[in-house]
Order: sequence, then structure tokens, then C-alpha cells
Amino acid sequence: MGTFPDLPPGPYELSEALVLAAQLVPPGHAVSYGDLAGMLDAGGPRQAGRAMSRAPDGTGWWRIVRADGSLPASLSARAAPHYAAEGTPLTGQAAGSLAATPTGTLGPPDAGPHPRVDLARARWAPDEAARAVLAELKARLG
DNA sequence: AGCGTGACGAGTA
DNA sequence: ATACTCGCCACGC
Repeated sequence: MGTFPDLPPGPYELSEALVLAAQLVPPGHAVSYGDLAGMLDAGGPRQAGRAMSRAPDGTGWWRIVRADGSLPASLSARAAPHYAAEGTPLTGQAAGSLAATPTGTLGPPDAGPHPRVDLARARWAPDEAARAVLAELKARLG
């Protein structure tokens, strides 16, 4: 207990709980909108998206992406620097030393203007501590 | 009540 | 890989 930011007193609106759950996702990782809702066993991807659209500053909104790892164009442009800073795995990036740049004449395809998170590598699964927080959030849902 | 609108997702062509 | 459909569901008019 105590290793988390203090939870506001419940009961929570679902949108509020979704934002708090999003804040559990650590830098360098990501989950889909559907995943986020699934962590609370409540709502669905549309509600997760709406919650993110209204999320307060300080929420790592760029860590919540579409199921294919993308974000709407206007957002992905703003997300790119965060991915670079956090080392988030993106599609088209070499995983190890095997860098087979398929584009040939073009430069490295990595963080273009519209990066796509490689969820196969970046998807976050809650650790035990996070699961405890999620359980608490669920229990306090209004 | 109906109807349009989303920071969505899966299926199909 | 891109485009388009359809299902989804809370909100606001």
C-alpha cells in the first residue's frame, strides 16, 4: 500500500476510474482503449476514448492507443516525442540487431510523423500491485 | 422519444 | 496495406 498516488475518495464515475487506470500504465508501454476498459471490467473502448479526450493534464494519454497501435493523426504527431523519450517500441523499428529496413532508398522508418505503437512488444500487463489498485477502482465504481 | 456524434474494434473486400 | 461497413454505447440536442 502506499506505493501509489493516493486514490481520490470514491465512488468514481467510470470516466474518472478509466483515467486513474490509464495513469498506471508505465512509460515505454501502452494498452489499447479496449484493454483499458477491460482492466476495469466496465464500459468499452468508446468510453475509454471519451475518458481520454477529457482527461486532465498529467495523464499519459499517448499510452492509450487504438487496437492497431495508432492514434488519430493530430494526436500521433504530439505523441511522437513522448514515444521517443520513453523508448516505446514502434512498428518498423528493429527489435534487436536485425535491422532490415525494407524501404531501401528511404531512411529509417521509425518515428515518422504518425508513429504506430508496436503493441505486440509494448503492451502492458498490470503487475500484482497494479492489479490491487484496479480491484480497488472497480470496487469503488459508482 | 429520436438522431447525430465520437481519441473504438472487428470483419470484409 | 487501405477503405468501407457494421456493431457498439454514452452524451447531448
